Amino acid sequence: MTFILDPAQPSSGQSRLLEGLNPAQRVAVEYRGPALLIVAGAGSGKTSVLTRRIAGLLESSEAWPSQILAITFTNKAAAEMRERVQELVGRGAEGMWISTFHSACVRILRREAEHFGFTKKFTIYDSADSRALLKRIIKELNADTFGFTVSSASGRISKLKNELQDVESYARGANFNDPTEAMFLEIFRAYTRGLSSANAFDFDDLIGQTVYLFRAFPQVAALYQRRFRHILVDEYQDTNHAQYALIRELTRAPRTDLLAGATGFDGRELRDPTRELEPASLTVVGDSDQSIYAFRGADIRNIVEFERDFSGAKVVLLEQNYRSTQNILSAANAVISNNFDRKDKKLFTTVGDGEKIVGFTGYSQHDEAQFIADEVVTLHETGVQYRDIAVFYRTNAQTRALEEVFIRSALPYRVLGGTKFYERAEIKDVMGYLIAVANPADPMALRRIMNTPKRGIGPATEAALQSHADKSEKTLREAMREADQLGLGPKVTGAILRLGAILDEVALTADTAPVADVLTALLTKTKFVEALRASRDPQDEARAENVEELVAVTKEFQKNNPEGTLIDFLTETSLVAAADDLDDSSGTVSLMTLHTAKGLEYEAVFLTGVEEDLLPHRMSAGEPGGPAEERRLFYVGITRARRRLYLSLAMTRAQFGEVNVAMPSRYLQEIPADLIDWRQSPGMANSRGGTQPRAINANRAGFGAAPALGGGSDYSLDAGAPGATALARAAHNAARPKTEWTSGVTNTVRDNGDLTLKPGDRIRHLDFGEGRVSAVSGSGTKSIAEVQFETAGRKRLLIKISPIEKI
DNA sequence: ATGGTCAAGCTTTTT
DNA sequence: GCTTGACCAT
Repeated sequence: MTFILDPAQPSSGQSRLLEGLNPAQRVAVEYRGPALLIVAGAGSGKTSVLTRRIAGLLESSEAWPSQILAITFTNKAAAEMRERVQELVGRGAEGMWISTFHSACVRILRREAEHFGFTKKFTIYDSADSRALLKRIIKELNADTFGFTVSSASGRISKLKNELQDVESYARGANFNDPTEAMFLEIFRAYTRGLSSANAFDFDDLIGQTVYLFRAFPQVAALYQRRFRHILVDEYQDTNHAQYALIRELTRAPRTDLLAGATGFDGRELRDPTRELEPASLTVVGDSDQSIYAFRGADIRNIVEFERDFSGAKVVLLEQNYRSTQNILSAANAVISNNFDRKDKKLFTTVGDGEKIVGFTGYSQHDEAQFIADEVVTLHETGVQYRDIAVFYRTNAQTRALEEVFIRSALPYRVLGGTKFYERAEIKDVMGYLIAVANPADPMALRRIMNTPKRGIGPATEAALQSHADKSEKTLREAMREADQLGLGPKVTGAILRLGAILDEVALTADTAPVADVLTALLTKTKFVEALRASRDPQDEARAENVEELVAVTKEFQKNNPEGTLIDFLTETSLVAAADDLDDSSGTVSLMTLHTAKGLEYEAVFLTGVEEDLLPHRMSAGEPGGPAEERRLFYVGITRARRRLYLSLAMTRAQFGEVNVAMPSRYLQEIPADLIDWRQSPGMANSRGGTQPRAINANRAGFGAAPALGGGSDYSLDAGAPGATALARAAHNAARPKTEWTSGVTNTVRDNGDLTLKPGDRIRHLDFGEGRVSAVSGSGTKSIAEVQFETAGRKRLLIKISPIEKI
């Protein structure tokens, strides 16, 4: 948000920080008191307000940088905030803690882990790691016969941990007569034991154990309570109970009686440790309309009941929007007003109505994707940069069709989230080596690398090692060193000892050597990359490249963190989020889920798959508060757009490889019809490729199969809502061969070898029919033809793979 | 121990 | 339409 002022033109002191702010924003920057809640609607300039508030505290010498703790939702947001505070106050910003809940907790835990049976080299289990651990446990306990799956168990454990429950407290309330519950307790216990014996925390532990640490060791808590004088929390509506408890602990008055003789953060004794201090001041920023993480334990009550929780809290409301046009805001307001249990709040702007929202209904997901690709081309031609365009969807599975069409149209794009770099198998393998070196207690990492690359150590051998470890109460790693006592074959024994020796040897240098050197040593000694390159599997070549890429990442890390240790590197990589690697300015369209989109903004936004069962998602229908949360998600998506918003859906959508009829989302009717300009409405799409709007006497209850929410008085989309008749027709059509949908775009791809085209050539395209090439750009496999089709309009095609022929 | 084939189940959203 | 797990042949 660069609208407010240019920091390069400072006037003086506080007044400079208030320049360009509206009255509510000024209050939010200037208010001083124990607790402040800033209710910040979408696009209301909250980051500006937060950074100026921090800058104000620093400039007026009310706080040292080290006394400020600012918590954001993603590392990206943290980096941005740090940068913007720096712009305002320069080097005076050094020493602040600006980080996510998770990073802040890791920092605290690394310092204090030894208080409660962990070492500072603990590893962090990401969801995949903890699932792998649970999988072993469920198998060992035969818990699947009780109906437990990895995801059900992990979900339940996560929920409990977010409520600050542990095995003991859960056991106290458990009903042991219920065998299922007894079994769950077993799983929970084994899981907890597995983590602590591996010297590891899972994501939820990072928060929960920090709270436990503060509660069990008041003298530790007092240290942090005394240090942090100003705590600021962004996205407060998405905090869960554990995070709330953490904030509560940090904002208690420090017990100075516990601090005499304590050492501070620089290792020296504290200056006047017994000086009485007020509790830290707390500022939270949030918007309950943007709460979209209830499924992860976020508790909207944290923000709703803030005033009750922190007595004397001041509340400031920011409603003026500086991001979007009025049409976009009106749509957003109309949608969100259907959530009944909210404080009414209406976003407004002074920038004017802007363009109408564009609606489009494709015949299939590929048709929908093609529309988006065509519009992206048009936008780009009218001067919108690719980087200012984003495509949102509800589920990651929706990326496929979009990617296919983007590739065929030779549009530059990137997918945020989804299968992340660090989730790739080969990367996890290599990380496993690093973890095994850094934290020898962790058996999960060891199991992962034991036979990667293949060295003849199979499941039977691994089980023998494990049972030896169990018997002699040693770690798996220690058992490996004694492999010669197990009576295994000479070949296997040799392989185990060799691996153990490599790990031991590299571990000697791990505390001091640069991470890149540690990694290279491991890769060389294990011949990891050679093994991949020697493989017959063509994908292994790409995997080898990914591993090389990781080596580059470690070098980059060392450049940015000259003092960084292996542990630091592992911490950083386990806490990277989808939105974090977003910043680069390369000109690409961004594809992401609606969840990932939170906190971001784009000139043009495509919100795709606006269909029943997708948005709201089928899975949310049964959950209490599900449809309302999905509506907030839709709202978040809409409010990301600055000037152009596109809503699109498809008449049919393939899931699990099967084609199903899709119906318009109930949320579409909640947008006043005059705000949407339908290029192809659901009604038009239903009349089989015709271009005339079709008047249908809609049976309203049939629309989207949704209950007529909000009375449903005037929700006709411009062509009339498709009623039961149309839906029946759609169902009928879907049962027939797909060829009947003549204007549907398929995902056909072919290899055209070295077909070349030049302007003036006539071609026939499988989906678009005949057309004339108007321009050709790029070269080799990347050459792109711009083709004017007779009926389908103008398209960009990647020549090598398009289903075309010269005529 | 490994590598292949086949059926089953699967997809909400993420620090 | 893709990944995972079970099973079997080497």
